[in-house]
Amino acid sequence: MPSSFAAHPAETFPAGTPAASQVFTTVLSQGPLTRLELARRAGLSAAAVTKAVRPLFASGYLVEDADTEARSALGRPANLVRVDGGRALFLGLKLTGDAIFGVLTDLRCRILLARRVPLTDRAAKAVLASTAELVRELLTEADGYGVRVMGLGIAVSGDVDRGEGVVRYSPFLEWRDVPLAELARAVTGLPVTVDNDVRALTVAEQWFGAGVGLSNFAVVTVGAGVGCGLVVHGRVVAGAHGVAGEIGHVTVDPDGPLCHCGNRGCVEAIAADPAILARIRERSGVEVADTTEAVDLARRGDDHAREAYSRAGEAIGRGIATVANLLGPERVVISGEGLAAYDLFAEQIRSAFAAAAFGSAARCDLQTRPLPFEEWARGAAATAIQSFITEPN
Amino acid sequence: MPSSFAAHPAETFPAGTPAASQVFTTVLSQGPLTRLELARRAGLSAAAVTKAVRPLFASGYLVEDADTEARSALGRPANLVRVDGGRALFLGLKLTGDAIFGVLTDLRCRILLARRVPLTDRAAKAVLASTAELVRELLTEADGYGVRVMGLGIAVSGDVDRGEGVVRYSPFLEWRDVPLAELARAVTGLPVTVDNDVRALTVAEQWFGAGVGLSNFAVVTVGAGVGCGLVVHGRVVAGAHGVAGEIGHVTVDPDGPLCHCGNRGCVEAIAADPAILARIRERSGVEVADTTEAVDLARRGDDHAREAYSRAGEAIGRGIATVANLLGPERVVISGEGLAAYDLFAEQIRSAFAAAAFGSAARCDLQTRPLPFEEWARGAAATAIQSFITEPN
DNA sequence: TTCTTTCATTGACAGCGGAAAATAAGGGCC
DNA sequence: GGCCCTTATTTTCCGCTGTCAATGAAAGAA
Repeated sequence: MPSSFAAHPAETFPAGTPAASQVFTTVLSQGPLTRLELARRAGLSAAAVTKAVRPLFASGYLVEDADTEARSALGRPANLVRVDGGRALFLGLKLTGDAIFGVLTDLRCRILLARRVPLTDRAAKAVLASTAELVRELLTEADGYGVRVMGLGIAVSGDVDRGEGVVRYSPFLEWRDVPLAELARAVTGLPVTVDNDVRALTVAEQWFGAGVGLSNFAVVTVGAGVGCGLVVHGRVVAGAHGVAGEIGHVTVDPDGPLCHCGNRGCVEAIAADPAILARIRERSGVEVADTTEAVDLARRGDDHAREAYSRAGEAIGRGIATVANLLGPERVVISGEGLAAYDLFAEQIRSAFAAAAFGSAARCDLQTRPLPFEEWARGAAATAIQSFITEPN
Repeated sequence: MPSSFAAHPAETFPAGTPAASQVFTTVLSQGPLTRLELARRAGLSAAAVTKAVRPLFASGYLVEDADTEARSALGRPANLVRVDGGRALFLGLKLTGDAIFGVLTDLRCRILLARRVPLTDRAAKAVLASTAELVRELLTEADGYGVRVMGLGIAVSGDVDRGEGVVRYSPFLEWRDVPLAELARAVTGLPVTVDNDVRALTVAEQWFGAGVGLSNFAVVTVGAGVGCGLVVHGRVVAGAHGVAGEIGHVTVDPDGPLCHCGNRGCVEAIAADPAILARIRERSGVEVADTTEAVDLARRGDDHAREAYSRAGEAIGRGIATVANLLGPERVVISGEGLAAYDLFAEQIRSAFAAAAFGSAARCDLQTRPLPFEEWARGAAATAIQSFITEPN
């Protein structure tokens, strides 16, 4: 048995029947609900709900509120059932080439604490050591809550096999076939879930964000790259070969700039942060150091900068239209660090989307959500929560 | 009660439990299987399979073969379970603006008979009258088999709500909100399933074709238009607003020819039959009457015709790559009447796909299947078979 | 024949979820 | 305050499904 510094041994979730687990998930994401409403949403009888929630109350995962208000005038007042977020804690980590971001969340995936440690060596061994240290630190902080940390989620960009817990290929870390879940479990003693970063973010939206209650939606992230997580038939799409949601490599302009994938005019080659900087440089000759500067320039009215953002918005809008035309999602959530500059391309995203969406695909609801960087780590925590609830260990 | 000329009253399928229905579906699409193998594939115990198949044997939907060969050397020989295709008949219709295609199939969706009636009036009432006549004719023929016709499937291009049995909008027929399932049931007396034509074809591939056993694949049709049916997580994608799989309106070249959707350079504006004819005309000045002539021209080496097909192949390949990048299907089946000219653009499809597919999305298996026009009607029959089995009436 | 192996069925049983009846908890009304 | 009405929740009972373990079946091998 490898050394472990987890404060406590794992305690399993009383998952019970699949129906019970679905009941819990419904309460978790759809907020406090009466038992009757819960029965309706989970497609069960009231009696089944009563039975399903009993062990969950007994173990403290669910608690009951007096229904303060908004109750029907007549009849017995309903009691609201809700998840006790404080009943369990989780850790989420996002690995990048430069740093590890970590958060401590409660069971409702609310961030209690965020940390960042820089990364100098990208070799798996070094990253694992930093991971272990960050986890140790977060666990120490977690001790103050007097509640156990029940799982650790790790999000990595690239081709990740969540089922096996293996990072097949990560371009930024330059990893191939690293069995990260097993390695991290060994050094932390926690149950570990490993997933692709965009899919992890999508899980967070599905359970705790703008995707709650939807069985068909997409999350588009804009920042250093352009990514997309898809939920179809209520499940996150993973792709047969580990690749899915590559909206960044949808072609927008065959004569456009060269993309690192070898093609021209990919969304990412136009709308990702480096592409925008390159565009400004190319057109104005001005060397722009970073995104903040580019945004400043554009906000101050610089034509070249504005054009670069406008062009990016158009590319994103077209990419989203492509997703909408193919999958007909109910909603697309646009997010990512790039959204800090949302005012500079919002209009272009919407108009390009409206122009390129076919028929009633245009009825898709476009939403935007700012994405502070720790949200990526929160996505990882969401996968850990999901595993905790749905995978009885 | 409206008049009905269905030969016999409906007899329901002994669907039993969901598991039983899944067992039947497995046998239906995965051919003859031993009970043990069946248990494995359906994720059940052998005992459960024994119980599930009993009523199906009793009602004649399943029959047993002596396991002729390929049996393990040792132990009791297994018996093969298979669906008795002759146990039930189905009708499938495909409505176009010009004609109705109809087929009579058996329970295994094998075409027994195909018919076509021309259509002069596209009004719902007139189409319904022609439909009734064609169905009557097919039912008469079906009488010769001494087996009941258990359902009718109708495939229509456009926005179709299968659940409600309503054609929301059909551009070729110029229909809006026609409750076709109810209307057709009234005049034929048969249970009716109505679905979008490409989705119907996709169901046929999923249950009886190249998609058997796959939970993530796509069907791309090339012909008068370019369409796409998607199966994700084992289910056909319908889209939140009835639109999905619009690969035809994925942009390939923003400076390309104008598409009827209002955008430029859609796949359909480059690769559909009329687009190819237009391209040849535009470049060579030669007026090409129809697709046959265009194919002849290209096969005889005419440069303009060859270029038009080559360009079409490239557009299709790019469109497929977009689907592969977004969904990571295991396989894409390329089909449609346009495939008669497959030799003229096969190479371009493959190379454009390979160039534009990102990472391991390129591992997707591209298959081609010729598509005689009656296959569209067969797709409709497949939806009727699906409804018969999964929707206990 | 008898044993071994593999396939298939049977019967006892446990668990889940549904229906209906019972119980709980208000408010309104007299 | 007691009774009635309404709505929420629980209890009780019951059927159904699928599993487990044991048994039966049908070869070939010894």
